[in-house]
Amino acid sequence: MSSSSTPAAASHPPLASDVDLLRLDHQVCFSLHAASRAFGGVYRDALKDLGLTYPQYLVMLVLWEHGPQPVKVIGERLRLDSGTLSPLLKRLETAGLVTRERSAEDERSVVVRLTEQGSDLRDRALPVPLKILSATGLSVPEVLALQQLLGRITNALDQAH
Amino acid sequence: MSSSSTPAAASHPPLASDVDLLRLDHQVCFSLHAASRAFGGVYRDALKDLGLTYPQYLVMLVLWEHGPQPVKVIGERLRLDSGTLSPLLKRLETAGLVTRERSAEDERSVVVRLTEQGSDLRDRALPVPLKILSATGLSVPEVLALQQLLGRITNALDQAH
DNA sequence: CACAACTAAATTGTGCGCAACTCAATGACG
DNA sequence: CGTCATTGAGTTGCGCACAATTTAGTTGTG
Repeated sequence: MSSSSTPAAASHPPLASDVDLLRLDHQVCFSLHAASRAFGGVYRDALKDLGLTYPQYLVMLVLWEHGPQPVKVIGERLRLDSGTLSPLLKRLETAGLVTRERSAEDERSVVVRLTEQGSDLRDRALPVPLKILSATGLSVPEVLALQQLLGRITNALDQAH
Repeated sequence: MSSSSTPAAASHPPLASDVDLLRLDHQVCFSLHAASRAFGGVYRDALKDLGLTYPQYLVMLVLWEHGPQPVKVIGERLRLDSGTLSPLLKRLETAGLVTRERSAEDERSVVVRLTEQGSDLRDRALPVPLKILSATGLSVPEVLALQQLLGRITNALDQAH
């Protein structure tokens, strides 16, 4: 708890006051919020050619990697519910990238499947990650460390929620 | 750039393929996206009592910290444009937390000011940051490091954008 | 078999984020 | 002084996120 390296908030005795925390908090929540939106902006640029939004890209990644799967599974992988996925998938269907059909075994379930066009789009998506990586200015090890830290936080937050 | 400390992704020869990157990318963008939403969930809980959403809370933080200021300045601090702020501020005004009035010197500018009620809300917001911090399961130094890293990334991404 | 509990999608409503645009006020320049 | 570019807010439109609800299909139990 030495205060010599952090000039800000250094004018206080041992115990951090609520006021300090309110300022710290400002920076933590804000920096994550801002980073998330900054990523959104760069992805938006990179995905414009493909005609995909960022969340749509996430869904396509899941489909490219794991093949046909029900909406529920996609939702579990991306932690998104049907309220978000249903309209999103409808847009992907309208764009001709996926099909949606009721499962035969369980009529409640809707299986999402890539169309030929959807599969082909993968080739054009290949250069995207490198663009993003270079835009972050991070090294690969740094990215991995960040990933790990974020994963830890997400799990902790999900449990608290 | 030795990779001995990071066992993951160590099974590859020098050059990572596009396919690898596509999977890596999946995890990077997704983990940030997920972390951001996980934070949103916890803040939602913590702010429910105050009747604030997470972005509204950010605006209130700025007002508590810096006092009355034009919409433009709030937007600069939070990197939000009028398209987001105008309706948000209107909701805060309807809730009786802020007032909005045209500046006398520059009639284009609208100054946002806390009401008595808005100022008072600060006391009830004080315990929020500690709740969030403990929900993350991170130590204060870890939070500071994360903050710094995210700041670096955001700057880099904003430049690329 | 009938009925209750549960599950998967979809729908509805609210709010955020952002691009594109409008409008009024300001400032710069000839 | 008049004109034109710029600036600050606001509006519109679209898509995402999420809570709450609805609908239809499934499963469990008496």
